[in-house]
Amino acid sequence: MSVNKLHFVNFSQLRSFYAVGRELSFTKAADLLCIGQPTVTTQVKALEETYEVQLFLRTPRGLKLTDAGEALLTVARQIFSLEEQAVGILRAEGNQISGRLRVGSVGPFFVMELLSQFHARYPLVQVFLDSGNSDLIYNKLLNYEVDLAIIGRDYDDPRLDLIQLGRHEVIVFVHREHPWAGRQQIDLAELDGQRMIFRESGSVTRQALAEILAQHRVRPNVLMEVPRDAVREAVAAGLGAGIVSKTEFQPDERLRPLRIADHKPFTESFAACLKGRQELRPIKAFMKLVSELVTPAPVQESVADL
DNA sequence: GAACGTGTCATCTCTTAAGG
DNA sequence: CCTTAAGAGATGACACGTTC
Repeated sequence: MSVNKLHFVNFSQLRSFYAVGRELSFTKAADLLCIGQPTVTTQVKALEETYEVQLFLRTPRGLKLTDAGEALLTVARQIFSLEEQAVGILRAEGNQISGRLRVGSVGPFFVMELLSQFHARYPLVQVFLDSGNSDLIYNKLLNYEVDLAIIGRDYDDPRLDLIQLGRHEVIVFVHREHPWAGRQQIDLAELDGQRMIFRESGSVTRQALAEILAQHRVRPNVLMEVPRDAVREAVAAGLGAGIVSKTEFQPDERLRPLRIADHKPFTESFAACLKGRQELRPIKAFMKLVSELVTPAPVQESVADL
């Protein structure tokens, strides 16, 4: 085994490993790479033999990544993400920006206006949107699974380049048959003992309300913790009151929104990218657009108001 | 001496076929 | 569905000759 073989990774082999790691199938990986399946097998095996490390567990029930495989997949994801950006740079025609931009967002609501304007300005950039709670999107950003993140907290992370988008009031909403349905607002204390549907942990909306509830020793009866869309359906089914960022509340005949009159919990939203990647063209273009759209004055509602 | 073109050889990558 | 083996084609490294 030569020194070079240990010091310089064979990209063809790494590419095959990356495809297998993502698909957890040699056959699907081969289809993805437009090569024969035996080739993929050979490449991955060569990688394992060169470095004397097992990357996959071959079980009768299918493939599974080993710990080393998981670690390598994370790095490979970063490498091939940068490769995509390199291709984007090479393909760029003059000042026209092209390529792929993967955006992770805490919800579709904040980001749609931004994406609409981004598309109008850079029509050759293909945008892929991923959604989830802030913690999920934050981790995807760190793992290079998304290029840009629209998240609900700044994480105080020096690796991030952040632009604040806005502050968003957190409101309560109930079923139209609920005793509160005819009201415009409630007091925080009224939530004490109230049956409620909470967002899952990791949600900044949940955290914003939970902090104020704890400060004022208000203890609602939390029936369940579910994802955003499931909150709406649970409330619509009459299971209890839900909470939502005001900008995310979608008019629904079954539901009635209520402000919290005496306290105004709020969430924030930020556009974020990794500092090491902020010069990559589609990312730079998106952050530039965001900075142009955000007004320096204190923001009350949403990016839609910008 | 530098740049370029050509030929040779080793290595890599791929495919097909066969088998577990 | 995955692995292995055999063989074909592509590619890269290197040496050598030619031209300016």
